[in-house]
Amino acid sequence: MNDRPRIKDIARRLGVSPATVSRALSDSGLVAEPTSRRIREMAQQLNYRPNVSARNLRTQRSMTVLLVVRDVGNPFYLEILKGVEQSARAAGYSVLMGNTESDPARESEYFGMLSDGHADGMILMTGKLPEASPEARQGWPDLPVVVALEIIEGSGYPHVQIDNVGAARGAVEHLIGLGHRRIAHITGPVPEIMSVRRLQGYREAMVNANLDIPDGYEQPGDFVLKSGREACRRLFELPEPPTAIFIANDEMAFGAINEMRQIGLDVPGDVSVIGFDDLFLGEAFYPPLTTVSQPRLDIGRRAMTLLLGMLAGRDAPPEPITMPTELLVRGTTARFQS
Amino acid sequence: MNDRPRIKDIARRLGVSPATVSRALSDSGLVAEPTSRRIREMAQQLNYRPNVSARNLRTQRSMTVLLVVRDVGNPFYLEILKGVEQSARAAGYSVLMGNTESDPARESEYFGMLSDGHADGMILMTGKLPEASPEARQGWPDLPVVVALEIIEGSGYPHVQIDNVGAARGAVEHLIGLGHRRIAHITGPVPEIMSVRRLQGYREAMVNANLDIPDGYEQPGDFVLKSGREACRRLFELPEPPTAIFIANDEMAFGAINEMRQIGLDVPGDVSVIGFDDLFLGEAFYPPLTTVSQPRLDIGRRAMTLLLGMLAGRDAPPEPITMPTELLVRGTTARFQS
DNA sequence: CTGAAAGCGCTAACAG
DNA sequence: CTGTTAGCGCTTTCAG
Repeated sequence: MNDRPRIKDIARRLGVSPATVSRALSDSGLVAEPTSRRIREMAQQLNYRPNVSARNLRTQRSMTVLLVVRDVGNPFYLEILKGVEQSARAAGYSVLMGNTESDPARESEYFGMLSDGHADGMILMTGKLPEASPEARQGWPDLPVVVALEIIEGSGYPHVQIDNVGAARGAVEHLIGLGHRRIAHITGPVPEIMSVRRLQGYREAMVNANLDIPDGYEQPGDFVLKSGREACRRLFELPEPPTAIFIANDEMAFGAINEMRQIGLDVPGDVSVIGFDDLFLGEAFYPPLTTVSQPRLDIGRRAMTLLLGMLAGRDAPPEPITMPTELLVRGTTARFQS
Repeated sequence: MNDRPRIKDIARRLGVSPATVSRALSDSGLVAEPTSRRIREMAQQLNYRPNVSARNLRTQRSMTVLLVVRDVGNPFYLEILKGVEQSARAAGYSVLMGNTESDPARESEYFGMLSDGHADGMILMTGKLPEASPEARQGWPDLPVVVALEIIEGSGYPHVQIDNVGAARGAVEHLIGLGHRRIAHITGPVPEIMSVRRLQGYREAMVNANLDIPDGYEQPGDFVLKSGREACRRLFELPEPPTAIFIANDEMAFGAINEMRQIGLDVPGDVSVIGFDDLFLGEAFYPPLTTVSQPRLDIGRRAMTLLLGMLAGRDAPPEPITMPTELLVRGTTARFQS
């Protein structure tokens, strides 16, 4: 099974020491060019690859980072994963996938994997620190961890995030600018911080414009399609239903739009809708969804770059890094007509 | 930085040998219960975690598998990734992400990562074996590799796949059953095998029903939205445009439907459409897309189970494992009316 | 049931 | 520039 060449095989054949081979192969510049060339040729010929476990044990690093999300199945993470993978690979790192399904045990398990050498650093996209025994928690604060997308308050970890409040406010202001007055909001799973902030942005915009938020205009959702549908139904059972809805994510927005179609309401003719996230294929929907887009690829890249910096000994920015968002005005918003 | 407890720290404190600690912690059943308990308690208290590099080096395995896809950013892989992750984690394995972007160098790099100890096995979702030097290729045939979704002919690796020909044929037969006669096909990137097979299924169904395939009814696409749009446009510039289209994947189908909307054609009123893949949110589109669904979660699980079996020394099934597909009839297909 | 000892394959002092 | 030596932390013979 395992008769792959070892460093000493190369050394023996060439009559040099293993150390020299190691040095030649790592471009340390400490080996005479002719020797070095012979070594590299022989390595190539034998198809030699240094054993990573041995190297990792010796160097005390794994050249691997852990990317931990709530749900690997969520398409939202795709572009981020892509960005992380790009930056990681460019720096010679591999990416290990972590999936918590919001299970605290699994969440803290990934912290363990940082200590046991599975990975050198971690990008966390879960909303809070897991529960764990005090012993386990002990070393956490010093681990090379970057929080992306989400916000873990008081964690002390560097963050790469967006301005959820501002982006939400901007979306609602756009609706107001179109002449809408009765504007509702379908929230994410409060009290998760992301949902809270988007809700806050909605409220700020409404207050700033001196607009009322009638009872029932803030409908709870949980980021999945069905909840958008249901929240929407409740909205149109109100005595005075809204003429525009700002919805905390695209997936719920699609559910809501479907529901309105069933009720017989036209989007954007009767009701304007703005979502959040700019999901893949959102543009291909009918009508194409007006939404707030986040630079997910860049968020992934940035988080990884930050992590790489920390791994290289640089210290992380004390302030969160905030990436710009953009309101993409497409086909689900229209000027209000009475 | 690295003052984590080692096995010998536990041993020293308890006055036992490192070997005993190792045995106790691995549940070998060779340690007296009281000793074993004391050891486990101490390990817990010190928050001990065995160093994986050392263990991997010693045991010659990494308890990691490599999942290699063409494009991490493609939502199509999500459910598969999820299935793989579930099975892997249940067996104590971690999943390392590989992304080739169809770059041959990167493709063969992942084979290298199998030999150098990065991973014990690999699930490959790329359509062919990469080019590589003969030396590199040397050991490939014996590696624990499972091909999922795609087909790599002559590779000798076990496959987990679907019956693309049959599924495509079934889709087209459904259109025929609805009374359509002028049925076109938008292909994937021929000559990739998956595209070829779906095309073949289309042709079989047409031939079986004695239907003509006029010039221009087989439009080339490449699985991305834009190509679906363009292929669709070409289709409706034909002297006798189709009344139904079978499209090799959902993404192109969305593009095509958009295009038809622009041309002023109603789906399914004027033209029926069937896609392939059952993409996330396909049901939320308007009209909801009729499509062929594959059990992606199960494909992922199955591929991983197979791989785990091989890693455990069982030999792989010589025949490809074929997972069932299902035609999901939703809103983009209707009976033909002249 | 437990301990002593060896060694997985590599890199990094240290000495020349 | 190169070789010798030691050791990363663990598991697994081999003895007892």
